[in-house]
Amino acid sequence: MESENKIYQELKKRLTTDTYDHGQKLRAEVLREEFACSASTVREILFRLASEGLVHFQDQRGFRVPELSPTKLIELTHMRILLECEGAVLSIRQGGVGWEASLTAAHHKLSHLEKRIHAREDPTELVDLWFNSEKEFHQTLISACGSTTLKHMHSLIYAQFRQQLMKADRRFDFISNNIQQHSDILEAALAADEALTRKRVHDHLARHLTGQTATLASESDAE
Amino acid sequence: MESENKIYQELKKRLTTDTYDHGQKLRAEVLREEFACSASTVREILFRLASEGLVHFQDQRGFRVPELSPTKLIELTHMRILLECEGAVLSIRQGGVGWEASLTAAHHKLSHLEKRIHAREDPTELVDLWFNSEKEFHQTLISACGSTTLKHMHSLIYAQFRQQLMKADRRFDFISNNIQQHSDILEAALAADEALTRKRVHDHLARHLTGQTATLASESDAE
DNA sequence: ATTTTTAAAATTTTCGAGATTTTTATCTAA
DNA sequence: TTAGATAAAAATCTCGAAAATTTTAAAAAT
Repeated sequence: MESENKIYQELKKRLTTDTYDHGQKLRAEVLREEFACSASTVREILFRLASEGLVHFQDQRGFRVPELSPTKLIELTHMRILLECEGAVLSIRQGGVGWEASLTAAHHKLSHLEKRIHAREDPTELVDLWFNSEKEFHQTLISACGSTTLKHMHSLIYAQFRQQLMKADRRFDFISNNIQQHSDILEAALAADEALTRKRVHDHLARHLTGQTATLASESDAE
Repeated sequence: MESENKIYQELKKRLTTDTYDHGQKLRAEVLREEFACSASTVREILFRLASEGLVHFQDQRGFRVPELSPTKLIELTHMRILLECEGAVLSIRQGGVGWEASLTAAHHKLSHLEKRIHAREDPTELVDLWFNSEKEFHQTLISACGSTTLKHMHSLIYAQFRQQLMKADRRFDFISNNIQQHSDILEAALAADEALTRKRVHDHLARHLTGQTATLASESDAE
C-alpha cells in the first residue's frame, strides 16, 4: 500500500502535467509492467483517480485520459471562484497572524519565481515549479477557513482544473500578468477587506472564463 | 460490472440510511459472501465509496463506517448552502419554464408527503420516502444551473450530509417546520428573486448549524 | 465496392489462493 | 495485578491466471 500510494502520486502528477494525450487509453497491462505491480493494483488506483475526475472510466472499455473540454474548464473555474472566495473570507476572519505570515511567505516564493520566468526567453523549465507555487499560494489563501470539507473539495477541483488547463494552453499565456494580481489578492487579504478580496480572487481567475456567456451567480452581485 | 453497480447502489443506500452503526467495520469477507462476489470486487466498491467520503479507509486496517461528527455535519451544511444558493440563482437565470414546472412538481410531491407525515403519530415508514423527495426538490432547485461539475459536487456533499444527519438525529426532528420553508423557497425561486432565494435556502439549511460559532462567509453579507 | 458474418487477437473483469500485516489470546516476568 | 513478550487467529493485500467482453482482422455475401 505504501508503493500503491507512490504509484497513485506519480500517475496523478502525470495526469496533471500533460504527460499523456487527451483521450489516450491507459492500458492496465502497460502500467502494470511499468510500475511492476499486479493488474488489480493498477485497477484500484485508476478507479480512485476516476472518482476524482482525473481519469475517465467506461465499463468493459477501460480507462482513458479525459478529453479536453472548454466547457469543463469554465465550470471548474466557476467552482474555484466560489470555493476560494468563500475560503479566503473565512480565513480572513479566523486566520490570525499565523495565516497572514504563511500567505506572505507563499506569495514571496511565487513572486520570486514569476520574476524569474518573466526574465527568461523560454520559461518551460520553470513552469512546473510555478504551478506548484501557484497551487501553494491558493491553498494557503483558504487554509485557515476552518473547513476540511471545503479544502478537500477545492483540491479535487484544482487538480481537474490544472489537468484541463495544461492541455488547453501549452504556451502558458495565463502565467503573464499574474504578478500584479497575486500581489493584489495578498494586499486585500492582509487588509482584511472581504469584499475586495472576493473581487480580486474573482478577477484573477476570471481570465479562464473567456468565450462563454454564462456568468457566475455571485459575479454580478459583487459589482 | 452490471452487478458491481448494483452492489455499489445497495451499499450506498445502506450507508445513507442508518443500516450500519458508525465506526462499524465493513469486513470484505462478510460482504463478499452476502453479495456473492469476489473479495476484489468488494474492495473496488469500498474504495469508490471511500473516495466519495461515505466510507473510511485505513491502510492495512480495512474499511469502516465513518464516525459521527458534529463538525463534519456543519461543514457539509456550509457547503450545501454555498452550492445550493449558487445553483439556485443560476437556475433562476437560465432555467426557464421547464425548470419552473419541474420545481413546482417536485415541491408538490414533497409537500404532499410532509402533510401525511404531520398527520401521523409514527412517521417512521414515511421517512425514507421523505428523504428521497426532499433530495429531489433540492436537486431540482439547482438542476438548471448549467454546470455538471456543480451538480456533481452537490451530490457528493448531499450524500455525506445525509449519512451524518441520519445518525445524528434518529428522531427526525428536522422534518418539522419544513412545509413552510420549502414553500418559501419555491415562491422566491418562481418570483426570480435571487437575493430572497439565497436567504431562504440559507435559512432553511441553517437549522443544522446549531452549536457552532463559525458562520458562513456569505451569511453576514446577505443580511 | 459495400455490408454482413465469422474468426482471431487483445483487453478487461472476476476470482481464489498465497503472502503480509494486524488483531486477539495466552503466557511470562516484574 | 499489571506490563510486556510470544504465539495463534483473523483479517487485509497482492498477485497471476481463468473467464468474459470488446476490438481488430479476414472471409463471405449482397
